[in-house]
Amino acid sequence: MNIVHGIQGASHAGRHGRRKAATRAALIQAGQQLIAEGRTDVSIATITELADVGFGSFYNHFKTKDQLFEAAFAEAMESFGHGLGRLVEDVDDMARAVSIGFRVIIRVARAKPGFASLVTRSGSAALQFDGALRRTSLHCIGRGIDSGRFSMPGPETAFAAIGGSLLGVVTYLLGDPMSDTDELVDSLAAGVLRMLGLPDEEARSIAHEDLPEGVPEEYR
Amino acid sequence: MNIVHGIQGASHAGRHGRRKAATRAALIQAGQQLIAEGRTDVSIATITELADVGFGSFYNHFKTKDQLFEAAFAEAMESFGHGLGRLVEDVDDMARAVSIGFRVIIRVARAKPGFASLVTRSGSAALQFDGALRRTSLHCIGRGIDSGRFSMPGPETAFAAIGGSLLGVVTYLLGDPMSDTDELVDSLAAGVLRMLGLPDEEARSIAHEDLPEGVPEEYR
DNA sequence: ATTATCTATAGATCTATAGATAATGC
DNA sequence: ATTATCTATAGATCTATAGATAATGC
Repeated sequence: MNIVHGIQGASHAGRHGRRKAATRAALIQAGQQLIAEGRTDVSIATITELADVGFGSFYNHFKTKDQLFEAAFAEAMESFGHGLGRLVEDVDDMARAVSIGFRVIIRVARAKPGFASLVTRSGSAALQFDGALRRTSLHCIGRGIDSGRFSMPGPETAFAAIGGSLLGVVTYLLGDPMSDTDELVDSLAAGVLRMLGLPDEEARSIAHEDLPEGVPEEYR
Repeated sequence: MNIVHGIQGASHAGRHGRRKAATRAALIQAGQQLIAEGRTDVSIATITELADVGFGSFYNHFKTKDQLFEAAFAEAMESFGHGLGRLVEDVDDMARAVSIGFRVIIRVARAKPGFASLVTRSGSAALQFDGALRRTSLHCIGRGIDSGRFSMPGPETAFAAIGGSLLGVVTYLLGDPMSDTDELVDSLAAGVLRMLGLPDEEARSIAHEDLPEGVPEEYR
């Protein structure tokens, strides 16, 4: 299960470097799979078997299990966050940016249940993780508040509320994977825009617009 | 740290029964504390030491660590859920019921960070836990939808979105405990009511009403 | 006599490391 | 010569249980 994107820190010059990066990537991916399955209590031997590397190799890259799981979580979050950032970077209306982000994240979660489960299983860690996703979100929400389009107490709490509801909805859909959820998700996105302070009619209209070009076909 | 309420399954007749219940309660409470601290990877010996009972006693009550942690989580959720159910049971307007639930839960979370952390650390489990809290919430939201007061796709998704945002806000407040959050929380409750479909003005008004009699002084 | 806790421990499991093996770089 | 992986294992740690101890019930 290669979650979200390909190998991260690859392309060190030379075969040595590449081999090392490949081993590390295999460990990271095994870690991501185990987090997604809620099996972070397994032995290091189980991890290296899943990664299909020698037992001792683990210690070439990580000192402890916790260190591996932390890196595995962080890398999944970062590659996802950067992808999403690219997607909304030239959307000028912050209501549209939030709506697109919300709808795309849930579509990705449905298409990649392994990644979705990694995030929901990590509990509140996804909301606290200080990376691209959080920065982009705070920036968008902050701009919306400053422009007067959103009426919320502050970007941090708005992010907590919106991000939390996103996690809640993803959790729900993971547990009950129905065939067609696009209409449902758009309604929920409208709800989020209303929460941010948009009038019902405008919220519904924006939440049902077509998704922009940058979104990969499979999530449209 | 006795989370939320007192000993659960006590009051078995006879000293034997009471002693047994006390040992079980000590283990459960140790489990709750460890979940709250994110230390569920400790040894059984660590658990029994924290509970101040003999090592072997663990096996008189639970077969595995997982079984203890599951029971510890479930008991905390249930006693909390019942308390909240009593609080809103004779509120007739579902918008008010949701608003009260939201505001009280966050106040309790701030007053009892141990319990709050147990919930947020458990990730999505709190939203999926099939107990009193979930049943009461679904019932209230469902009535609100049926009466036309709420416009959401369905009670389950609305619960997922609201419950998730609640978790998100609790997580945020745990990480950044400011002195006075009542005004902030009321604003967020208004946001939730808007999400459910209430007009901004009415949402704000309801979210700022005094909390009802049943709420313990310390959460008013 | 029954029930529950407690201590002690055999056996299983896991971690961390040492040293061998294999591949690349110069 | 250097770098990384891999295998093997000593020592640490953990689990599950057996049997002793203590308290209650009849």
